[in-house]
Amino acid sequence: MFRRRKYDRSVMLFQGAILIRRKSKPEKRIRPAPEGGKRDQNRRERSQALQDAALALFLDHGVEGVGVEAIAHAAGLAKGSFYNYFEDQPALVDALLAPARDGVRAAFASCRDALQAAHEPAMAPLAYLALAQALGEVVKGHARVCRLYLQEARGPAVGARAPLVALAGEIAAAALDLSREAQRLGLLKPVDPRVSSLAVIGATERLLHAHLEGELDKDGQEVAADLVSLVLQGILAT
Amino acid sequence: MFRRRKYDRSVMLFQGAILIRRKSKPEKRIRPAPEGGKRDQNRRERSQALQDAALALFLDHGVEGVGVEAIAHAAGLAKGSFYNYFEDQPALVDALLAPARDGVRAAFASCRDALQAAHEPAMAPLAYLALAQALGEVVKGHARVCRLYLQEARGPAVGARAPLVALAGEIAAAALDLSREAQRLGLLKPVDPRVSSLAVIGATERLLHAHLEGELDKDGQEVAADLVSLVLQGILAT
Amino acid sequence: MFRRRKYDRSVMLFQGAILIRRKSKPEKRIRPAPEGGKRDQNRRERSQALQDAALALFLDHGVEGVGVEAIAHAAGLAKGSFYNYFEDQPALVDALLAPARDGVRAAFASCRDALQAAHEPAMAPLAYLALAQALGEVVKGHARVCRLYLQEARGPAVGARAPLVALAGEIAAAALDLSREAQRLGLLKPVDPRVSSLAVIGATERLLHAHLEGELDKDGQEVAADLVSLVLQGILAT
Amino acid sequence: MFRRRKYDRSVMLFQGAILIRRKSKPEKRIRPAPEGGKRDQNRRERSQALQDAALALFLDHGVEGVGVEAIAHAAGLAKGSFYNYFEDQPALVDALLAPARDGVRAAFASCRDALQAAHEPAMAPLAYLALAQALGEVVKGHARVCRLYLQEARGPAVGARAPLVALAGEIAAAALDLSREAQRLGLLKPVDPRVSSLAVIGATERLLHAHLEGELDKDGQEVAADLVSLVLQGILAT
DNA sequence: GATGAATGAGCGTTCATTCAT
DNA sequence: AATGAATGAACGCTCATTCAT
Repeated sequence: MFRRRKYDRSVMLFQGAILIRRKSKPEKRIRPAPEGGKRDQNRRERSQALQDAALALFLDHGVEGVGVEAIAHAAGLAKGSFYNYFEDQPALVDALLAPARDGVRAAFASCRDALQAAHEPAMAPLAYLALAQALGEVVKGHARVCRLYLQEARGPAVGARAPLVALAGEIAAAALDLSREAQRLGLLKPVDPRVSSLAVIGATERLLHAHLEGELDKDGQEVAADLVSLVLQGILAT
Repeated sequence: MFRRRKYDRSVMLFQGAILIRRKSKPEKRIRPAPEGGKRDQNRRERSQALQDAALALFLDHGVEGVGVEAIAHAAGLAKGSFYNYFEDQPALVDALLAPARDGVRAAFASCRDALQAAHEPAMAPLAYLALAQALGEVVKGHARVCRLYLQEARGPAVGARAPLVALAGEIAAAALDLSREAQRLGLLKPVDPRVSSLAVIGATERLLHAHLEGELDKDGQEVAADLVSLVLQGILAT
Repeated sequence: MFRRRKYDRSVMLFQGAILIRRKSKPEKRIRPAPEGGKRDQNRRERSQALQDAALALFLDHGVEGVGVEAIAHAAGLAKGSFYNYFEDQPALVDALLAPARDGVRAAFASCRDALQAAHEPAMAPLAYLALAQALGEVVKGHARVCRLYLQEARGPAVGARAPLVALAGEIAAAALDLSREAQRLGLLKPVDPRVSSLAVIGATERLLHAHLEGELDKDGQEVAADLVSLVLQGILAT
Repeated sequence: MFRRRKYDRSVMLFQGAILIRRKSKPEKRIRPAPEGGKRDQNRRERSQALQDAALALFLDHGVEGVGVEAIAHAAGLAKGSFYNYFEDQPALVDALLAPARDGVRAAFASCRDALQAAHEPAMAPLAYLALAQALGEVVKGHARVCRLYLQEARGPAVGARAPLVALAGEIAAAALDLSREAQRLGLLKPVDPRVSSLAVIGATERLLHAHLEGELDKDGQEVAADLVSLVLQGILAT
């Protein structure tokens, strides 16, 4: 049998002799029928079903706790069929994450642009408000993916968790950028921007987590308003 | 690794149906010689070695990414010996977490007590300061366990992660209590105490995470001071 | 689940960020109890049983046609136990081949030595006779392994077949060496030594194959004698 | 690849017991339009493309190491289309082998005829020369198929390898016939004809293998001449 | 006829846990 | 008490073959 696994380095040294190990690889193409017909329709549906099933299972059992077979069956497919849609599990997680990630990136990017275009400091806060707005939209539009992100984004970037951890890094970096900019504009008090940006991220994510888990029975708008107030003016009674 | 046998094997998800089984066992005796002599000494050392090794591996690969054999070998023991010291992996995690958890509980408890004993509102802030102090000590004394907690405490309470997630719940509840009390005392602005407590926890944990991961090259004291300032007065320049 | 396979390159580029993937690896030690006691006894027996079972199956179905489970079961073990004895399938094949390979190497080496030590050409044929003798002993002592070699040594050096193909290369090289030496001594007619060495190898292996497959009902000695006659004097009636 | 479904799934080896099952099928029609028109032309081209692609892959990875998908893609077809041209992988191998096999058969047959028609012994050697000539033509005309044969013809007649092994048997039998006849005619020295025929086959095939693998940088004619000299007069200097 | 998705058995390998030594 | 072999379920992944489009 031996359908080799560990050995697929194309060159292997054996007993002093060099043996070339050649591999064939059928070059699996994902999504090769981009028409609008029935095939394409089916493909989209199934792919979506897989993503939905995976998301639900991930939220319940953690990314590391769900196998390909469970996902495929939950989506009404056989195990092997999974690989017609995603190269492997990390690819699925990545696909799952992609739209939200794009939204987040766009939000930060446009905030950066708005800041650069702002001719007077008075305009800057608007940019930040717009950012909050845009991020709020992302959260509303991808609530379950956000829950997944909040669940898995910490910890070592291992296996299927890698894309989530990578996004966390991106967000921290982008927030730091904006914090620096805000400070340069004199909007913030002179604390280390790394500290302030991470504090804001932490507070936001923790509240978002509780909100999405349904632990807060409040409307998201109210929570957001409270959070903004806390962030801007602090917790103390005045 | 923790691909759960005794635990989740009994839970099988298939096509939406959940089957639960459970079976009992002849009660393995862990630690039957609790003298203070040489035997007990050895036992403690080995157990500690296992915990240390496990902690290091968990931090690098995530709790789900480390198997019993790896832990045992890293501690200089054979795989089978692991089970002479811990019933299974979650038990190890629990033992690992215990001291820090006790510290956290004690800190919150004494803060609660101090608040109740405070005869005048002016004393209250001191209780909170003492809490921060005590928690800081816990963090300093159990830095690596704290990192583990921060890495794994979110997400579903599955397998070895369960005790960590449970602690997160405890902390949230205790913080909410204190927030309510502080608000009752008129110390806080009238935001929902669930929101303010979670926001503070989130900010704190995120900064702690970055600090313990070495992403901030600052001294912990400075970070803490900045954080307190942010929490109390907010981020805005005054 | 995701117990990663393809991803175990310790460094992975993801979305422009570099993520370090760390692996734990329990460092499986093969054969760690080299006492003479019961454990060692058992280990030797089981290991031998695995090799015997594997050899029988390989001969019947080809190396590529036999899986780990079949081998383990034929040896009276569970599938997973296989990996307590051999790191993987190629390792088993290598272990299977090792004694015969050592014998072959020793035979060629001592022939080379004898040739170098021969002070007069008249001694040289004795060295070749001794080589034939020694190789004959190897064949007698490892008949089934020789059959395996003859079955699998051609074709691409893929997977578990690699050590067999490598040995074939060694043999061809050694035979060429000896052929060159014989020619230098004036023993052979002036044909290209690559041709004569391969011709002899080919004739020998083919006859050996038939002999070991039981297709010739003759005694091995007779076959060998006929072969020597053919090789030395050719096929023609004189 | 060829992890046999229709064939060997029916043979299951378990703990020494052999279970055989077999089932019939609705008779898939391969090649139902045998006109000479455009359709047939296309069909031939595609079929040839599949054979060419398969041959190249087989030579690189071994027959067992190549799957249907790889072949089809290399031929510019989709996986499923393979089965419009060949019932399965062994059928392809058989088709691949057919022309060379026919050539070999014809060569042996005509040699047999020539021998029978020879009225005096002096004519016999010519028949053998003609055989060598004819076989040489086959090799030249089907070099890659010959390489495949040499790679795979030993070993158990399993799966896709079966036709190759069968041809090897045919050749051995035919050569034995001729050897017997030659001996009857007093052309050969009185060695066992089974031995002499196999020795000649073995020497020839081994040299052919080396030649076709490019390991000998000599012209084929020279190699052949050397081989003939060796076979007829032996290796010794005279 | 061409395509590629669906299926599910099969494979190599890992691992928690038990148990003989 | 320590060891490491035994077990067998799981997992990620592949592939021959069938079948809807």
